[in-house]
Amino acid sequence: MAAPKFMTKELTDPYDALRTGLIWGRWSSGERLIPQHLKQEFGCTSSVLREAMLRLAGEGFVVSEKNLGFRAVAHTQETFREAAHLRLVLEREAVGLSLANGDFDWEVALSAAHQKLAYVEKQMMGTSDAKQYVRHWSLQDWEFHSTVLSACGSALLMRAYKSAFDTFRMYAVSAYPNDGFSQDITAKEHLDIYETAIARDVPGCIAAIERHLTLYEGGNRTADPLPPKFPPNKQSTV
Amino acid sequence: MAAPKFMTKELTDPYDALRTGLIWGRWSSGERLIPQHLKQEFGCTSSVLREAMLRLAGEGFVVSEKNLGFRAVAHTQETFREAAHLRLVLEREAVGLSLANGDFDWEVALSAAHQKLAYVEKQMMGTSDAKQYVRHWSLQDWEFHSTVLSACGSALLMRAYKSAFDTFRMYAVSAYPNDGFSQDITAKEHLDIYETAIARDVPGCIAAIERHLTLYEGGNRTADPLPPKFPPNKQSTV
DNA sequence: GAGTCAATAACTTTCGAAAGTACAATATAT
DNA sequence: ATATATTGTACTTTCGAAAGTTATTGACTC
Repeated sequence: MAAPKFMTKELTDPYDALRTGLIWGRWSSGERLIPQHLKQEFGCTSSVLREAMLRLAGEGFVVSEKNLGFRAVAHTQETFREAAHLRLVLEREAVGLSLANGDFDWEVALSAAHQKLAYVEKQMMGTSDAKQYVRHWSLQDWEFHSTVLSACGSALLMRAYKSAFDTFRMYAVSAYPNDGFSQDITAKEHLDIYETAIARDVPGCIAAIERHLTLYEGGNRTADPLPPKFPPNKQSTV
Repeated sequence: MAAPKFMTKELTDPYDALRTGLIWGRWSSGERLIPQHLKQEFGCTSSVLREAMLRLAGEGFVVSEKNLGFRAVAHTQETFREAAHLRLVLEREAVGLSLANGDFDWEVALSAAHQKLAYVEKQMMGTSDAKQYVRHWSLQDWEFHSTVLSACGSALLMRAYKSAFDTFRMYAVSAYPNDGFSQDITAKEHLDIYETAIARDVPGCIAAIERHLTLYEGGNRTADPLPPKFPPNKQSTV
């Protein structure tokens, strides 16, 4: 008789594992993803991996060309800039709506999300080895930012934002030694976003988000920022 | 011996056929997509259809739940509003960049795209049966709008825009008798966008695009518009 | 030594069958 | 009669092998 089900069953399904792996740099930019070679690692057959890759191709995390299989999407400094920019565009729009619509429950959820994020950031600032916290920090970072926008009232906008956020994270991981976490600045920036959000200060919150994100757009968070490719928005207030 | 290859070979691959079918209302909102039942129609096996559906699930055109197969994504008045809104957000941002960066070749391409679009719109206005032109019109509509934004310099932004545009089209098809084409207004609106774009009048072009799109946001293009759920953007010009 | 060409190897895609799961209809018990 | 098993059916998912495509190797030519 075979081993009982609870022992053989995998904890995470290949799709999630693959997606997480892509975001966290398990494969390098443009690297081939060969189902046959990965089946051991993921504990499933190549067909299942192929299915997961097809889904991820639709999401834009892998690219596929007919009869040439799948590759991890290629990142460059430029694509990272684009991801930061797209994230900014969506965040800027959603935050205006969310701050207008957010109710009491939203405030409570936002407060909780910020506290959790602040807690892990405090831990990371007190240690020399921040790397070990990064995965957890990233999750809290997502929870915080998505909660800020969660009252915007558009599921489609939130879906697009999640996609942009994850793409941004993937590129940040490949571009920065600490995967986008920066000892000195991040916590203060998140606090600014939180406080302006609670105060329903839309221009202030947008400004805080822009400070938080435009540092990345320059291409390197810790060094002198490059001149931004996408200039601050000067659009009309029609 | 079997029939020669060029006779048996399908003209369009199942992925494209399925995607087009979803956009043009081949299946109704939330309808189940059963590979076994569709294999005849698409001339392939159920596995190939399954693969196409997985890709489309990643893109958001179909939804899938474990062990429950695939369904066409459900549309409501609300999701249509959201699609129009997302399209507007992306278009507003991209047009500013594109008008700043567009070179001579871009102007030429834009002029050509507008002429082709104006031609088919003229044809449609002269006939009582506009429906037969709609597919072609939609293609030219896409070519025009994407050309306007094509010089924005961000491949990721363009990718997101295409996704939003196609989603918008899908909902428009389900919401309007003429799939989003409106006899009297559309041509004039496109002309406004074209002229302001060529004149590099960013605020004017954004205003023209907003006029073009906010009519849909109300929920019904021809009747009195409902109060828009997403109010005109009052965000700061930081 | 560079450039073809054929042969081989490696991988991708397609396929149909087997295993697994959800839903509906019928039977059994309380 | 209502609730709970039981069986049957339809579909989904997984699988491994067959067919098709691309890349690589090595022999041969110039």
